[in-house]
Amino acid sequence: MEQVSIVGELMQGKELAKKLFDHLNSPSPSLSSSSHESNEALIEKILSTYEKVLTMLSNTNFMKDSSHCSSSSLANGSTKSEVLDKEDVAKHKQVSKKRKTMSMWTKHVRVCLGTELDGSMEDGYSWRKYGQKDILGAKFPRGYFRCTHRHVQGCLATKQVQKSDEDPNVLEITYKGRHTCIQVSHHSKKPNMALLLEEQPKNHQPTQKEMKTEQPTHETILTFGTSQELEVKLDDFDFDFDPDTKENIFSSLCFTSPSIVSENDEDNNKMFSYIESFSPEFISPTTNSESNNIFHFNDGLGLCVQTSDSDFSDNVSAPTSSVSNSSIEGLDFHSFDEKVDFDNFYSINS
DNA sequence: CTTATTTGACCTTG
DNA sequence: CAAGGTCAAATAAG
Repeated sequence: MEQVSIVGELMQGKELAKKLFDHLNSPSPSLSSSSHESNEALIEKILSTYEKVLTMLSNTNFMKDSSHCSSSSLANGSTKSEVLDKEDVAKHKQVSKKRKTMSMWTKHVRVCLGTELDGSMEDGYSWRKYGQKDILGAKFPRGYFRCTHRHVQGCLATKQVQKSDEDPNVLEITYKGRHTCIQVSHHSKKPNMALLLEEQPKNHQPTQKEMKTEQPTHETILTFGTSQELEVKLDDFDFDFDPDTKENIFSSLCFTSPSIVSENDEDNNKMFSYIESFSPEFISPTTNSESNNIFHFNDGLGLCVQTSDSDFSDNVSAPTSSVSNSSIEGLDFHSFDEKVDFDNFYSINS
């Protein structure tokens, strides 16, 4: 089912490797820092490609095992991602009668924290906590976060973070809404999301903030991988296609961290305007035969978009087909990916 | 000082 | 009405 995209990824990776090879072999005596930069970018892209392919391959293996979250895995801190069983998604959708009060998409992420509870969970965005609520039947309170730039940039993205009942090391994160903001690149300024939640169950004194051992920017991205496992389930992707709401949904799909700051602001701006112009096309109604989009994060580098049939539009009913040959996955996203460095995109500072 | 978090009150939804 | 979600004043942190 994913063979097409896997092959595409591999071919893309091959091309990138070839480019890198050419770069390395080209006898450019004036090896400026810029060319060095692009080599790094190439390497990152190649790694990202590997991640995507591995993710896709593991998807096909793990599709049936959505609760797979053992702490025994990956003590070295690398990240592993998996997608929830699509049947779960379908089930959920059957039960929940779609409330379409507003156009939004939500996405569930389950994060298994590593033993090292520095908890430097990062998703590339800066959040501000605006509430916390005890949830009926849940041991742990739910934290409500909104984008820090809500007022400055009108970004309406929010997320809810709650510790799992079964495993306190698991954070269940629900993202709602799309980021329309431009994130700045200084992670060290960001609040530690994991510490914003009460460490203890109800009736216990919250442990006061432990020492934050935030890493400098680059490490912070990688510590996204300290979570031993990460599950992502895009739960609802129902947006209408009226001009008001279809803006820039793609920005929500960018979960990579702003790791690389290009010295060239002009490039960044060009990049950004390119994305801006591209985004509406990206979500054009021509792709509306898919609804459930499943994303993978891997070390903040890889992002895999996977689509499946569902009730994306009301005239699509049976979520049975496992074939996903959307233009998003197969063509648009990849060509997009090839042209745009997400990390640079994120590093744009307004 | 500015900015973020906490937390009870208030609002919304089913 | 209850549960979940948000607001906003008080407070804490930097």
